[in-house]
Amino acid sequence: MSKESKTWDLADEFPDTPARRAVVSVVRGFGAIARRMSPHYARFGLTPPQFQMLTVLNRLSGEQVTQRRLGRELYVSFPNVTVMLSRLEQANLIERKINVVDRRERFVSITRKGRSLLRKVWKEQPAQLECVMTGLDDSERRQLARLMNKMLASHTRPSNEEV
Amino acid sequence: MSKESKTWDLADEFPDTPARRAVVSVVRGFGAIARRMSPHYARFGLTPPQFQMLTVLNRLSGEQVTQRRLGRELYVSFPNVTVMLSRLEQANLIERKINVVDRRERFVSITRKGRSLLRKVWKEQPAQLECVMTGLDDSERRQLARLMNKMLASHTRPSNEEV
DNA sequence: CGTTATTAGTTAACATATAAACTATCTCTT
DNA sequence: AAGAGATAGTTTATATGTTAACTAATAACG
Repeated sequence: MSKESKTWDLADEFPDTPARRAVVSVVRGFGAIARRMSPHYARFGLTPPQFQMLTVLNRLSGEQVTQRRLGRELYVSFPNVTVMLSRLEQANLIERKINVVDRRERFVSITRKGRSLLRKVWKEQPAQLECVMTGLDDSERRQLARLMNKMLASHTRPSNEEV
Repeated sequence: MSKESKTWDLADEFPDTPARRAVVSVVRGFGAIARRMSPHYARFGLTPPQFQMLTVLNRLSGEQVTQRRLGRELYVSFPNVTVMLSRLEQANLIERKINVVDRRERFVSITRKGRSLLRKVWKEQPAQLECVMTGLDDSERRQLARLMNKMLASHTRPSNEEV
């Protein structure tokens, strides 16, 4: 009966719409990506969220980045930012300095050690991504990205870097 | 310069391949889906993983389901299954019964209360999925699912129901 | 049979995630 | 300038997730 997806079925009691098929496939796809990438980061002593944090801090270096800003960039709660940064600070991968103009704020920056670690990860990264996306050719990968971004565009994303 | 994706940029120091675009878009798409669906489940007192657990238990009802089986189905570690089931058991949504033939095993099943809760969630589910996938028409949704499933097919998935 | 292996599940230690309540600081209004 | 309110960050409580170390029960075989 089913033309595609013999590997698993959706034997439930609510309707099998294209929307459902799409959501389920994205959730499974993300799971597969996470399972492949997580050991890659672990080889450098990083968790995936820690890698994300360092990546964002590297991209924003030069700016005065508050912890709230980081939470918005990463779609992560502010308490979680606090805890994650504490660990990264302990590992000397990031620094926090109090803003003397507004002593509530703390500016976060990546250290030289953090940047150096990031470069090591990046050297392996393209091979990892290639491995994850085996199964799709470049044209299909572009098509996939196009569709996902079109979906994302419909979700007005309130928290973003430009104010 | 960039033809697509004005919303965000990948200003880093490793190459911007189609594979990277695809992976980033899937990760972001999953994030968007999670942010939309999580409050939906919360309205019924469930977390997303708890909903997944109940869904699988419902699908497998009639079979004698061990906790290891659940871990494999959900791609979740066995200790995590223990903890999650303890909470669901406390809420009377699932039951655990020791297998008298092999007293190491415990068969897990969804309770009537669990099934009834699941039905309530399902009633709202199609509207939620529709909302998440606004932005794509049905043809695009099918295309997206097709591409994701093709990607998934290349990841030989060792842990599955048929032994 | 009895020692050894393996298997199912749990516990412990830790990282990530949230919401809610708290502290410290600044801003705004009068 | 004083008090009300807002803002940045932390702490607390709880849920999810991992790996490693443990318990209890079964299986293997000598």
